[in-house]
Amino acid sequence: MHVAEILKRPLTVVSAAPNVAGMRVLIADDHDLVREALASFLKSEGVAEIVTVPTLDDAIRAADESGSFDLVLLDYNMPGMNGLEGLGRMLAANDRRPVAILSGNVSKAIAEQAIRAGAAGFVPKTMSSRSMVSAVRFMAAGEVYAPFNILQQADTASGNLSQRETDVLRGLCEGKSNKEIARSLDLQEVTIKLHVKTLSRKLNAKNRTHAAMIARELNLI
Amino acid sequence: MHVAEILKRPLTVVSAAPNVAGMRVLIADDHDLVREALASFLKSEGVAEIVTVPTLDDAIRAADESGSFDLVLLDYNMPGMNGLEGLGRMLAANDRRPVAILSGNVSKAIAEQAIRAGAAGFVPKTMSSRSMVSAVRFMAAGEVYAPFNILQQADTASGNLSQRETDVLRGLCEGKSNKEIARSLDLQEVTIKLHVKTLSRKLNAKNRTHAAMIARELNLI
DNA sequence: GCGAAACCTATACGAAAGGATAGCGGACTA
DNA sequence: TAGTCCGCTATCCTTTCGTATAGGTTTCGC
Repeated sequence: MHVAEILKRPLTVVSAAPNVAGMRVLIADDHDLVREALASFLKSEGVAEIVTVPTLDDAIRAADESGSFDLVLLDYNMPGMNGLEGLGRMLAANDRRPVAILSGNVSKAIAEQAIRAGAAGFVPKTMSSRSMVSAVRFMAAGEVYAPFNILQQADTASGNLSQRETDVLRGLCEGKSNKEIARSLDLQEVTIKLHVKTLSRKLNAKNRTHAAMIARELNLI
Repeated sequence: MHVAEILKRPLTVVSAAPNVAGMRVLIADDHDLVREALASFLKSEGVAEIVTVPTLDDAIRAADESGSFDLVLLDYNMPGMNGLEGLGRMLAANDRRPVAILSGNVSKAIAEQAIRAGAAGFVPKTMSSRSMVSAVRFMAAGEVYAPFNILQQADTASGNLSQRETDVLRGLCEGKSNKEIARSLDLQEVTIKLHVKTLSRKLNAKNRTHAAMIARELNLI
């Protein structure tokens, strides 16, 4: 997926929040340190209300109880998220208003998937607080944010994998046998073998275990 | 390993740094946000000099050029660290003075290994800045710090693995075949098979791939 | 010295994975 | 419409894995 394609994604700006002053922001991260840091930086920028929570469930509850936020920042690795499933739940809880993914690992794969899944942006924790504040402002205004350098990353492997191959790879990462993967995808075992072989070649993996580890390493799943 | 055993580790207090005022602290983390947050919190506590760097190599260079620090905080997941190997290098560069491990994942396994390897402590990022500051002060004074609740975690798996099993597990995580692992450990293939079986049982893994993924998940390697 | 535990080896067999080759049908395009 | 790419299936064969059973050694504490 190229930058152009990402930007083609239809934007539904439910409500613009141009000035930082009146903004309500929800930060969900299980790292106390990160929560405090983000909150204090945004506070010093004049964000009106900042709510911080340590889990996805708390985040959803917060949106349910106190109404939707101008922007929600969700940590990718956080209790309850499992992958991007949590993103969908949070989007629903926030009335489809901007929800962005915060992540410790800079991964093009995750960034692309997140934005495809409706995220308002992808914010790596390797960013400085200054850039972070800019991104927050940008996303709260209804724009889609993703660091340019991440999108520029070479497609080492991810983009090359077909949908089926990705499905099979997910099965590998769960430690399933070919037979089990075949059953869950309603395919024949031989087909799975073929996919495992081709996907391993694409990832430069020696075998299924190696492929699974590489997938983990690159955050392909 | 129990708390008592950890505390039995001989402490070599090269130089005590009782008052925070004159302290020099080095923070190495590839997350800009975390660096800035830690630095600002410690600064507000009156730490005299704080140096922050984004990689292990930069950290070692900093210690080489400007002399050893009263405390070094090393992110476990950071370019150049690979596991606890970086800890050893940093300890050498810092004249064996306190070096602590900072980690995003709360893992008893890592905490134990780190302290066994000579770390001044294990600080999870889930800690609040207040606790973090206390821990920093504690470790800079030559004490060994580890959150009690982490050490209390059940030995789901880690402690149960023998040395050999850990070696084999490392091979699994590199995607090696039994034969390759056998060669690298100078053992017979059958022996590796045995270890893979027992280690998989201990980890509740269905097969080698599953075992490798679980090991990654729990940061056993 | 004895038991316990961790470690290593051997043989053997069924299950699973890996690899090669070939054929089929749908989709997309020149 | 023919060519081509892609995904799925099939057959065949070799290698590797997983498991079981049956030993053996060393090390440690009691």
